[in-house]
Formats: sequence, C-alpha cells, structure tokens
Amino acid sequence: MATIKNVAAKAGVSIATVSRVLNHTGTCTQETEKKVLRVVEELGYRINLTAKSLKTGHTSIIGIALSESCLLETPVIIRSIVRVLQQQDFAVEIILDAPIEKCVTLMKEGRLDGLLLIDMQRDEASLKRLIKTERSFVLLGGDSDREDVNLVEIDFFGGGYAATKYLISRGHREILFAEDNRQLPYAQEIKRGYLFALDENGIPYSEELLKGGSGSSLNKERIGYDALGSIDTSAKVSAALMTNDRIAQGALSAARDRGIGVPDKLSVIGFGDLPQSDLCLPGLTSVKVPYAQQGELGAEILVNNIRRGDSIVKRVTLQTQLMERHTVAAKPRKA
Amino acid sequence: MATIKNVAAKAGVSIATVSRVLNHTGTCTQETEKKVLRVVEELGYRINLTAKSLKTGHTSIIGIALSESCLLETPVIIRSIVRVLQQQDFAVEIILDAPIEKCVTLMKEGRLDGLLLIDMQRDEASLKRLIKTERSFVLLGGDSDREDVNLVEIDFFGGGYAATKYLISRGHREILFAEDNRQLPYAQEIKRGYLFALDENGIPYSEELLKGGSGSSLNKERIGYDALGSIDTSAKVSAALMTNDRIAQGALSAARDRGIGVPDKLSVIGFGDLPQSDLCLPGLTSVKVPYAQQGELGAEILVNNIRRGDSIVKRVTLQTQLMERHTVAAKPRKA
DNA sequence: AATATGAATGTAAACGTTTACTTGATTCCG
DNA sequence: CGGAATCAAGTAAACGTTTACATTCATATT
Repeated sequence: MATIKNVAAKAGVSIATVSRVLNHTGTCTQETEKKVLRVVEELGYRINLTAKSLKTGHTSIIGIALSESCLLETPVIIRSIVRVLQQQDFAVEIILDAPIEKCVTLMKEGRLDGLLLIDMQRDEASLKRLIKTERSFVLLGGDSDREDVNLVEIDFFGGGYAATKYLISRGHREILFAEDNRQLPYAQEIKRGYLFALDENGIPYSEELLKGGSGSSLNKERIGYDALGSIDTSAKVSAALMTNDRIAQGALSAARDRGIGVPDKLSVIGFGDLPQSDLCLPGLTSVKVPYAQQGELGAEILVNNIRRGDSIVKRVTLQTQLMERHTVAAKPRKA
Repeated sequence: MATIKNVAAKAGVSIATVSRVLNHTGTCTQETEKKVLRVVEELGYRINLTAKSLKTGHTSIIGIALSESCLLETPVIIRSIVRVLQQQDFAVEIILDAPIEKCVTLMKEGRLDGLLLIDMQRDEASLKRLIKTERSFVLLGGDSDREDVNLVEIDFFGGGYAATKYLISRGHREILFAEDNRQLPYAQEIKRGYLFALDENGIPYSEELLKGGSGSSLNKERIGYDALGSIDTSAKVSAALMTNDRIAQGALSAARDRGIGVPDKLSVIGFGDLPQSDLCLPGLTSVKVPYAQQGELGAEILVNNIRRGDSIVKRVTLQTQLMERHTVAAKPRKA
C-alpha cells in the first residue's frame, strides 16, 4: 500500500508538500499540485487514517453504546444517528451490551472521539469516570440524576400520564397496565405516569392490574397475550395500557381469541407508534415516541461539542404524542 | 492522559519494559511486573489504540456495510455479527448505505481490518478493486458472479420454490406473488423459485398475479394490503406468496377487511419467520430464513481469515425452512 | 577460571502522518 | 536598487506505541 513517502518520491517533492496539497493547507504552485495529484492517482494512494489520528489526536470515530433490545426493537434511532454522523464524516462504532465502565475504557484508549449512550442503566460511579475522561458524550434516555451531562430524553412519564388520562376521560377506571421489563427505565416512567393519573382521579390502583415486567423482554407479543389472558373474565377491566406496540399487538390477539371486542369491550393503547401500526387493523391507538428525532438531536449535539468545543451542557426533553386511531372507545355503560 | 512514557518514568524502567509487561511478551522479574502494574493503576493508564494500530498495522476494527432496510428490518443479523466480533475483541463499525466503492476507500485508508458486506448491490468493478486491497472481507448475500470471494448466502430460490410447491401440492394454481422491492436480490431469487415451481407444474404464470416491487420498501404492510386489494374479487386467486412476513401481515389485514377468510378462502405464506409471527393469529405460515446463522458464520469466517491468515475461499449456502402454521389450507373445491 | 548461556532490561528505530520552523526565490515599494 | 514582504517548498520533530538488537549480569558448564 502506497504511503505519502512513495508519493513524495515519485512526484519529486517532499512529504510535507504532499500533505499540504492533500489537505489544502498552506500554498503551492498549480503545477506542483497537479503533479502530486497525478501521482496520487497513479499510485492509488489513500491516506492512512491511523497515522493521521495518531498525529492529530482525533479519530473521527464515534461510539454508540446500546442494548440488544434497542438494536432489535428501535433500530430507527440508530439509523438517524448514523445518518447524521456519517454525513458529518464521522465513522460509527457499535458497542453492544457494554456497561458504562467498558465505555470509559474505550474512551481512554483514545479510539473514540465521542460517545452516544442509549438508555444505559444507572451507574453513577462509572458515569463520573466517563466525565473525567474529558471526552464528549451525550446520554440518550437512560437513568441518571446528574444535571451536568448532555442529555436528550423522552418524556415517557408525560406519555403514560396523557394516555391514562385519555382513557379515564372516556370513562375507564379499571385499566390494565403491562410492561415489558421492569429493568427498563422507560417502562418505569410510563408506569409512574399511569399511577399519577390514576391517583389524580382518585382511582385506587390494583396490584393485579399490573402485568409483565419480569424476565427477558424478547417476544413482547407474548407478554401482551398473557397479560390479557391472565385476567379473570369477570374482572371489570375495560381498558389496557401497554408500554409497547408489540405488547399491545399480543393483547389484541388475545382479545380476538377470547372473543373480547376491541374497542367495544376493551380499549387498548400502545407505545411506540411503529410505522406498521396503522395497518394492523383495527388501527392501534398508540403514543408516538420521537425516536428518530432523539437520535438526530443527540448526534448533532455531540458533533457540535466535538467540533466547536461547545462545552455548554445541553439538556432536552422531547414530548410524546397520542395518536388516536381505532382501539379506544368510551366505556360501555354496563361492562 | 497518561502515556507509556509517564508510566515508565514513574516506575523507573524503560518504556520497552512497560510494553513487555502489559503485553506479556518477553520475560521480567515478578518485582518489576508488580511495580509497573501498580503505576499503571495509579496513573489510570490505558494504552493508546491508535498508536498501537499504527505500529502493528492492524486495528481490530471490522466494518459492516449494509443498507438502511437491512438495519431496520433484519437487525438480528447485525446482532449476531456484533456478538461474535465483540467476543473476539473486534470493534464493529457500521457503514450505512455506502456503495462498494466507498468500502474500497475505507479499506485502503487502513482503519478496517476486515469487512462484512451485507446484501450489496452488484458492482463487479468495485468488488475487483476490493479484492486488490488484499484485506479480508466476506459477502453476506448480495449479488455477484465471482467465485473467488468468501460468501455466506441463503437459498432464497429454494425457499421460494419449496413454498410454491407446497401451495401447489394443496391444489392451488392461481398464486399471488408480492415482493417488496424489485432492486432487492433476495426477492428476485424467491420469485425465480416461484416461477420455476409454476413452470415445473405446467402452470402458466400471469403478469397480473405479480404485485409490488416498485419504489421504496418501507411500509411493507401497505404493499401486502394493496397487493390483495388490487385483485379483482372474481379472480380465482386462492393463495398468496409474499417475500416478507410484514407484507404478509398487510395481506392478512386486507383479507380481513374484505371478508376473505384465511385460510379457508385464501392461503398465505410469508418469508422471514419473525419471532412475533406465531402470535399474530392466525399464525402465519412462513419460510424461516436463518439470518442469525448467516451473520454468525460470516463473522467467524472473517475472523479466521484475519487471525489465521486463512486464505481458502469459503462459500456457504444456508437453507430456509418452511414453518407450517395456520394460514395455508387445501384449495376449496369451488373457489 | 574462563566461557557459554540465558534472563532482565535498556536503546533506538520504525510505523505514516502533520506542522512548526527554515530556506531560498520572487515580488513589491519607496 | 535595496530591504521587506510574500510565496513555495523543504527539514525535521513529534504523536505513542512495538520490537529488533544490544547490554548487563548472574548462573551453569567445561
């Protein structure tokens, strides 16, 4: 593989000149420039990025740390991040299922210019160490009390609250709640919103209306299916709030199997607003979560931070939006 | 950030010794080792990977080049790749929607030790240049005539053939076919299998039974919905083969809306066998595609190629498997 | 006792860039 | 016409490692 030395030799100039021509830094004759460029072409020369990085101190690589479930279920956030970053000439490294501490190490090893942490589990000690590396990073969602780090979060509490309130306004009082994994911070927020809305309206919450939350969160459809299946038919449940559209899908299937009409007998709201939701009829009423926007914004903040040394801490909260479709109705007079 | 020099100085040894201790290369006193390790700890020293890469000539970074649709629709292949690679101490770089030529550049720039190309569009010229870079890469799916490159492919032709034959064996003759995007090689293969099976059984294929294939392949459900919707009710179509489970979902929705019973009046087969398929009742009969296995195998081949200089070309074809569920029935006597 | 062996460690070059500094040539202006 | 300013290009150091080679010293071998 040709190096800058080879190019310099063949073009009869010094390596400094080649570097200057290629980086458009400094000045030179048109003639020299042409000569160098021609040799570069002939030799098929390409700069060695590793050497460049060593010298300049930055790599133009950004890591995105995420969980397997995020990769499988919310790839749209990854897409938006990679799109922005790639367009800004950054390479993107996927770091799967690594604790924050691992990320600290990666930062110290100097291969990453920045880091996007998606929905990381709380670990304040490691986070502190991450800050000490003095490198740029942004939290996307996740769970931390620190106010001094960049953060783009989604108001899941507000989403859960709004959805529950909406159901209550339609006369529902016995509202089933099913979450995918009790470990996931976002599901906890939705639940808080749910409980808050119940409380606000003087509705006592019942332990037996809280479903799911245990174990692995793959096969979410099953969680929804089982959540509904485990409900005593005599229970007065007339609505269900699921922390995920796929869970809601499962619930819809269960309802169909048990002959429970949706939305006549049962209202269902999901979370996520997947693009396909509007075709799995009856169109699922769902809380739209701005994942793509979250990813974009996070990437932009990070890039500004790195490029312009922009050191002001940015904290953004994005709002969800209830998309009314056809799985919610007013509670029938006689349930 | 501490360097090896700082460590050497503080420990009162040469940098060579530090390097040797850290890499377990060469020999040294237990005493020296302890001393060095202690200083490393004190200083929070971490090796600079860029410098190491420059010196050693390899980066332990592997790129995976893929399309947006792969990222969004088949993240399971990414998961399996990243899992294998990360476990083997490789970092993984996502390269989104880049033509092969861009990958050639990346390889030449020396930041990648290897490359996994997922379902790349045919470009023999660039592929040739990629080979010339002398770096390791593996094709996962995709479209090329070259026999001299590593390849892990899936027998979509066989899958399409088997599925069609299965439908024919149940008495179906008018079989709708809907694909997502005519650009996608895999859909073309399935179609070939479909046509081959028809031909083999002396069934003339009809242009108007071929649906979809145009434009963007997002919102696949719609493709399926529209494919079925555009069929004249008087047509004798009694079965449908879709190149994707989500397309099949859409078809199922359309059937429901139009009052066409599945599988009584219409049999449906999808492709992909998503984990949720078994809960979207009636359980979708689908051709299972071993994406995870494809990713794993590709990653393993690549790693062996890089680590052991294993230069024998590996070519593997993975088989699909028809998963019989509840959306296929024998053709009713009177359609 | 002289020498060979081998272990522990040090010295310094190299990887491929960028860039501060230097040199030499040319232009400009009074 | 002479000195300042400008421009083109070269020289060499530096980034943080690894590693071939050299050195020292203790021990084993003859």
